[in-house]
Amino acid sequence: MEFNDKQAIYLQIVENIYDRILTDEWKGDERVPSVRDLAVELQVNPNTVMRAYDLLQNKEIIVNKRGVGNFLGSDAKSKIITNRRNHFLTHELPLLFRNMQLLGVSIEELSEQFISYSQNNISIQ
Amino acid sequence: MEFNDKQAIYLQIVENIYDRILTDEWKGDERVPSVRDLAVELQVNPNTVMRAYDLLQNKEIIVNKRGVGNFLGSDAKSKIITNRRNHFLTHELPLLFRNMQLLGVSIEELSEQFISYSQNNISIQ
Amino acid sequence: MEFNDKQAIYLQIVENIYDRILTDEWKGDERVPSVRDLAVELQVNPNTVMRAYDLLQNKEIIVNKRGVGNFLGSDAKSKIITNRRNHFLTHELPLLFRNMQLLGVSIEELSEQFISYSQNNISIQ
Amino acid sequence: MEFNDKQAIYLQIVENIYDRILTDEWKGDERVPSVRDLAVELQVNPNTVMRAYDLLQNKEIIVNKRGVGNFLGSDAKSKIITNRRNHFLTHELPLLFRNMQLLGVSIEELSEQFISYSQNNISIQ
DNA sequence: GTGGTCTAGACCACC
DNA sequence: GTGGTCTAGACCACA
Repeated sequence: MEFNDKQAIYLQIVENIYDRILTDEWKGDERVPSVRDLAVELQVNPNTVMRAYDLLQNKEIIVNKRGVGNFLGSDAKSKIITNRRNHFLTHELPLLFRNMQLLGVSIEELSEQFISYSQNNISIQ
Repeated sequence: MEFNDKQAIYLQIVENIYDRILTDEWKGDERVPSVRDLAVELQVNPNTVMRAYDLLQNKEIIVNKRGVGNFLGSDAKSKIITNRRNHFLTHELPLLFRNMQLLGVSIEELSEQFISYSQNNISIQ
Repeated sequence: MEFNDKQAIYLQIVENIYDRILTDEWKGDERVPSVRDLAVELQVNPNTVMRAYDLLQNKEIIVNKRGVGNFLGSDAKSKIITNRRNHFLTHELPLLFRNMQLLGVSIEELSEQFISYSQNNISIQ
Repeated sequence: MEFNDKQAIYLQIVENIYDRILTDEWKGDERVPSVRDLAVELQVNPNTVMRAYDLLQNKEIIVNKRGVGNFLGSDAKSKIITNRRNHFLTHELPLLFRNMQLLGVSIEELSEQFISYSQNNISIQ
């Protein structure tokens, strides 16, 4: 995984995990990879993964069973969707619209782009 | 001006200046406020404004005339628009679309929102 | 290190770092000294070193790994050489030649000087 | 005249005046332009020209006759040549040679460049 | 008046 | 440990 410099790595990992859950790569109430395994996969310091897991535990997206490992919370996926959707509608959309106006991008232009995007990405991976 | 603490103040100042230029609050090739004046206006240390101006000088958005002050570069506005538009189309849109799909927001829904947004914000300020 | 006061210290540090890279004192894609360490070595304030590193990061001579340190960019040396060589050929040489003519220094005279210089400085350090 | 940002304008004016004297644009012990006239010609603040003239007066390159104007010192040209030549030989040449070695520019290469330069600039203007 | 540089010292997030 | 940010305050050159 490639990391961006503008955001803390552990936050980027959190986002990445959200994506994995939303795309059902991690699903149900299965066990998630151990801190060490994920650290190896992502090529980062285990402390950094730990921090991401910490944050997810606080939000009850994952739950820890001592000595066994971390597991997806039962309603993890729906919780993420609800949160993100709210954030999307109340924070991101106004910003998006303002940008569109400042940059002169019309809603029609955007729709077209969306359609062509959708055709190239029928299923989300 | 209120500052968020997820991003460095000087970067927020830069963004704020971009906005001022895009909305023609600062325009043409006029002189921009002196470091000290802007620092007073924004209630920050002059060094912090200086750092923002430094970055803008690097991007040739503003140019310095020794002992006189800083001036908007001739094509400052178009330069900002071009950069932002490119970034918007190549980076933000794909992310947006992906999010819409993951969160189940349709393009029609978004269009409606946009229309109601536009009606409440007829002119950009 | 002794600093001249006709040029900002941080710029002299940048030049000094270029020299260290060109002479392979810093090489490969190794880690460069931490801001604090170099500040101690050069007897300046860490902020001053920081500013030099900032500039070098902008030019992608060094790259930062969060929480770890700064590293030489992979092609740092060749990048410096290319830039300097271009500047030398297009800017410095014409000035040099003009000066030689104005001051009545012949190319033969210069060659002689160069040869005697070379004999006294067989290896660059 | 175009000014570089790396050096104070008044110093660039001094250099420019040296050039005018060396190329005999200003010669003998004639009167040199008034501060105001030169300021208009160079499009700078008269104070800035004043500062350049001050420096030249200190070096006795020009002399002031109260109420009349500034005149070239009798041996202005030879004084400049001597100074520059010394500086050139003791300071610039070693730097040049070091650069040539670091950048891999040979003396033969430089000679060729010089010859082609000379052919295109038979008389100095 | 203008910007630019430097210091000292603090605090923070990150790995 | 690492870099990054910010402040306060000083001094300077320049126009």
